[in-house]
Amino acid sequence: MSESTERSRAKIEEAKDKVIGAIAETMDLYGVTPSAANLYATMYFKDQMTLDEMRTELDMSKPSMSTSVRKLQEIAMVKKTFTRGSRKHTYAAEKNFFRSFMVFYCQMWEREVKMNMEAIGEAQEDLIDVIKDSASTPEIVADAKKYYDQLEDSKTYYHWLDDLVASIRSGKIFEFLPKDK
Amino acid sequence: MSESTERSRAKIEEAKDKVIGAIAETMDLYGVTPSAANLYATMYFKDQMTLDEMRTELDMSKPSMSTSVRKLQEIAMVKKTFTRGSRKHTYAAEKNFFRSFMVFYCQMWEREVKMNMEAIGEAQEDLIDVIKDSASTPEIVADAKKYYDQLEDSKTYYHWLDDLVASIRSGKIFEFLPKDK
DNA sequence: AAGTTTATTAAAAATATATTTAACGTTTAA
DNA sequence: TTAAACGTTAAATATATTTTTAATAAACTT
Repeated sequence: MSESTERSRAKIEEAKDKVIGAIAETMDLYGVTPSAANLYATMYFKDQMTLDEMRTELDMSKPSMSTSVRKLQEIAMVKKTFTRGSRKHTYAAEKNFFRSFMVFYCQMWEREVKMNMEAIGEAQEDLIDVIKDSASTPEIVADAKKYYDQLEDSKTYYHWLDDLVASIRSGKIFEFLPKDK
Repeated sequence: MSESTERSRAKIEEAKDKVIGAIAETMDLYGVTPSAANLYATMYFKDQMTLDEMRTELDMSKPSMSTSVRKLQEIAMVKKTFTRGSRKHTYAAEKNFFRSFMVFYCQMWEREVKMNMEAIGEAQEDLIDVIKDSASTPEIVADAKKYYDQLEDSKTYYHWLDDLVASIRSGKIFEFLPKDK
């Protein structure tokens, strides 16, 4: 290989590394460890990879790659690919950021809505009990009402978040905010 | 205090605790530690708190409260309040979830867009150099072009994310997705 | 069916993060 | 101007997380 060829190859690698670094650095937002982030960013420029290739590329142990891949699969940033002939499992990075965005945030926001709405429901039941309890003093009733109203008010947000999730899932959001402009 | 009054008070606390638990549990999404999450959730039901009150309420050290408060301030979930007369600093939780949502995600997404777009810009410059380099073999040029196109393609997403941020900041998103329904 | 390759689980080690205690600096009140 | 109150920083401790090495399990080959 000529020297200039080598230089060109190195320059391509350098270019990729800049992007890999940036992607990895911003991926803390997705709640993954730096090494999982690094792995995803590396896979972003590959067609597909086996655990052994990952391990070689990142110079880490195989179990470590295995856990990182699993974590990335959970948030749909990596999917298993079927490769005929090879006994090794192969994995590919989700390269469509819109899909990653959708899966990750919808998953997280739905969890947030579900958990909090459930808790709010139960809490409001308790508060109603207190409000209706004839033994409660006016001061206590006022207190219970205050919290009840605060919770009731917060539901507006969770409903909105649910709507946001629905509009992302259905793709309707792209009518409002087109992908291309 | 009568026994039934005591029972009512306890029931109100129980109701609050259910919500505090749920809020704290889902706050990992916002990248804060469990204790910061716990603190925020506790403050959600208070008008305002001093560091000493926090420390008493959560049974933790004052420096710990200090760090948690700072972290929560960074993502605008807590703000300092001015309290005439008191030497102690007072802090209040942001109780409007729409505002927390806006500040947090806009901040994060803008950072993501900025970092990645900068890296993409630099990487594409490198790749153009390689493509234009007369010493590059056709194979290398093809490779560089492939990565260039992949990066170019990904910009669509970052532009969209930027638009999303803008529509949240301006409030225009609420024309598409109203708060009340 | 025995042996090999691959992935995962378990235990141990290493590392990073969170928390506390102690010290410091600043402000306020006496 | 001294002492107390308050918040923060620094160092040390405790805790949690990540990573590895070693062991196990599963799948395939011969």
